[in-house]
Amino acid sequence: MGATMKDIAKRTGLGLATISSYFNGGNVREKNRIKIEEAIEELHFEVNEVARGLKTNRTKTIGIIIPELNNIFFAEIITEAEDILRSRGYATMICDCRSDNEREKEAADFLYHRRVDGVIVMPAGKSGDALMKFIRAGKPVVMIDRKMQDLPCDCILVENEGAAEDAVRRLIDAGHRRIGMIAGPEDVYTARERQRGYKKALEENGLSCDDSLIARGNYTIAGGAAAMRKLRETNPDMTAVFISNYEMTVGAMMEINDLGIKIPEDISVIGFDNVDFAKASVPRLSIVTQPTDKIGREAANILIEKLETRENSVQAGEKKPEDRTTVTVTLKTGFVEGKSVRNLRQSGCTEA
Amino acid sequence: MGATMKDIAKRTGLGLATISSYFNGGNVREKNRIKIEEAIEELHFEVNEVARGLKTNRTKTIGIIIPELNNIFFAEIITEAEDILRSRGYATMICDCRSDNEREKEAADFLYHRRVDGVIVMPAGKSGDALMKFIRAGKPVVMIDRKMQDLPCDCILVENEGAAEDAVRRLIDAGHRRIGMIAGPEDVYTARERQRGYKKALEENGLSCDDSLIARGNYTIAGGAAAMRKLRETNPDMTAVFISNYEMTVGAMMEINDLGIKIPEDISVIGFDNVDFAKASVPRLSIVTQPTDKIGREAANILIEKLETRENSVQAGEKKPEDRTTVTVTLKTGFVEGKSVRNLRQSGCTEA
DNA sequence: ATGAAAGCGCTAACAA
DNA sequence: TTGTTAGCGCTTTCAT
Repeated sequence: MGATMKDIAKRTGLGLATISSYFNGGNVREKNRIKIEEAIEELHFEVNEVARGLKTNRTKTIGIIIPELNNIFFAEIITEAEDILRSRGYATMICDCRSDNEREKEAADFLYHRRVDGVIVMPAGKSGDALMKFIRAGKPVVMIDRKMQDLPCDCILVENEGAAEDAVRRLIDAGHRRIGMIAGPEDVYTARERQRGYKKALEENGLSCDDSLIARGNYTIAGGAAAMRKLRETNPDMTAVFISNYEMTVGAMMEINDLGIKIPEDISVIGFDNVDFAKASVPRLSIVTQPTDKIGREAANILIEKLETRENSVQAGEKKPEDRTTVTVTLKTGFVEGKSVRNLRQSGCTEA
Repeated sequence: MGATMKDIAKRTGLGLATISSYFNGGNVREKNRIKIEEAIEELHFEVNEVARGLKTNRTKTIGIIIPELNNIFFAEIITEAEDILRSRGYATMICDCRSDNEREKEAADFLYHRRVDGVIVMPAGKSGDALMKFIRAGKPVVMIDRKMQDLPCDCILVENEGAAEDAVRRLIDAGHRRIGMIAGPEDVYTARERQRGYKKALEENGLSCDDSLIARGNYTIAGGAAAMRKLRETNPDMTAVFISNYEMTVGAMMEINDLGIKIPEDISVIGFDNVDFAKASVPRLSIVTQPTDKIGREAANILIEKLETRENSVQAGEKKPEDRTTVTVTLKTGFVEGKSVRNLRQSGCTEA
């Protein structure tokens, strides 16, 4: 099919090593460089990354494990990360796990088998064991949106607790006292963090934290809708609700829609994550936003950094990969103000 | 690092070819099979796909070129395709082009260079030349959502024209006469098809097709919003609007939101693509839906089919790859009824 | 700076 | 059925 370095060698009368050296930033005499470049042009030569990978044991490929590709939050992160990785010559293999623990393990195994150079993981479940294989093999792992105690890897987090606290405080400041929360699954890191922020805001303002005001919605649209319904039933006096991820925000809006409740007259709402959705809602939703672009960028950059400096540290006879120092980056969240929060302190005015 | 077939050979006392044969479905004596399996177990052996790829010239990797990963329509398709491909042992390399022609070409080159076995393309622009390289190399290309005259490859389409026609007819049946359309870019296949459907519906019902009723919104949220504004300005008498993709639907909703117009009292709306968004809207939106799961499934299956039967046809000394027969699958769209269409024939009743 | 040669882990042709 | 052997296209010593 394609031409090989051998062909280039023959064509130029040079040795194989010289050609290889040319492609790897080695020194080649000006004269020969030109010859080589001519040959490349004429033969349409492209380095065979597969052969190179076999020899160097580096595939220039990064694995990405993600709970749902079909989820804007994750999709935005990946878009950014993939962009950066590709611009540095790394291909990206994406595995969608459909939020399933079993699939997540399979994905990790699959990528390990494919010998990716490193992975970016947004874990749904407990794929710790499978991921540990990468660490042991000295392959960098960057975890997003979650921290796992027993997995020594870099992490990119956002200030979940602070973001939730801030959102709830806004509701309190607007005069709300009976504030519901639609929380995520108890076994998900971000869900716990956000719930903690909710509680903290209440406590700091001397409000009791009534458990019946927290409904769990497992981060899905259906879950958000069900949680909303339950909250309304058990707490007719609830005047505001904080919803802690995007899918559940959509679900809650559907339910509010079905119930015929008016925002913000009947209930004040602060949602999560998707600015476009928030702006298209009637009325515009106030939401917490996450810096998806930065997350993706950080993840890619940290990974590349590790990848490109690894050789040095490894050949320096460094400590076991398990003990390598890791970084945890925590990014700030944002807040986009809509018209979905009613200010109870003024006479029926609506303002966030 | 990992064990190799050589290690297995030594451990079992068998020859290399036997081990290889074992992994490739060859016949191995029961006795030896057990020995091999024991060795695999003990040595944690995994076939090195890279080495295999070098030898067989097949990477078991599929490239996917997509305008925007951050777009539910495409994300859903990919989720499905990736799932099927991975279950058959194929890895998926995704390239997001951010709807940019140049990036699209780069992506195709990148994937070609990475020697993927085939590609699934959702083209934004005219990457025809770059894709032609795959065809010439005998590598299957499956195109989604678009047809290119000069590129002999399989296509998965949906009935764009029919879907638009049906949507507009619903508006006509509800008594609307001044029906606007927010159309996509003129150089995009689906946009042209949908516009044709709109016109057809009008013509078949004896309605004149006023060009000022068509606003172009380049398939983005901002474009949809701008187009909506323009339509309202130039056509104060417009009673209904058909929006021809998801992003523009969101944008139009934002604008309607800003303008303080009421659906369906002031204007009837039929949007596109995202059921969840439609249900979360107030009132629920009527929309055209596309069978994203089927599209992804078809694409993956067709690709695999070509991949697994290629050897036969090729070694049968078949015609040039350029002339290979291609398939075009056209899938039906759906319609989800909301409450966003007002029936002008009854007294102010709202029904789609 | 360049060339010769070995070998990365695998498959496949051929022999046995 | 199994073993021997020759590469796939590249990188990388080691000489020169």
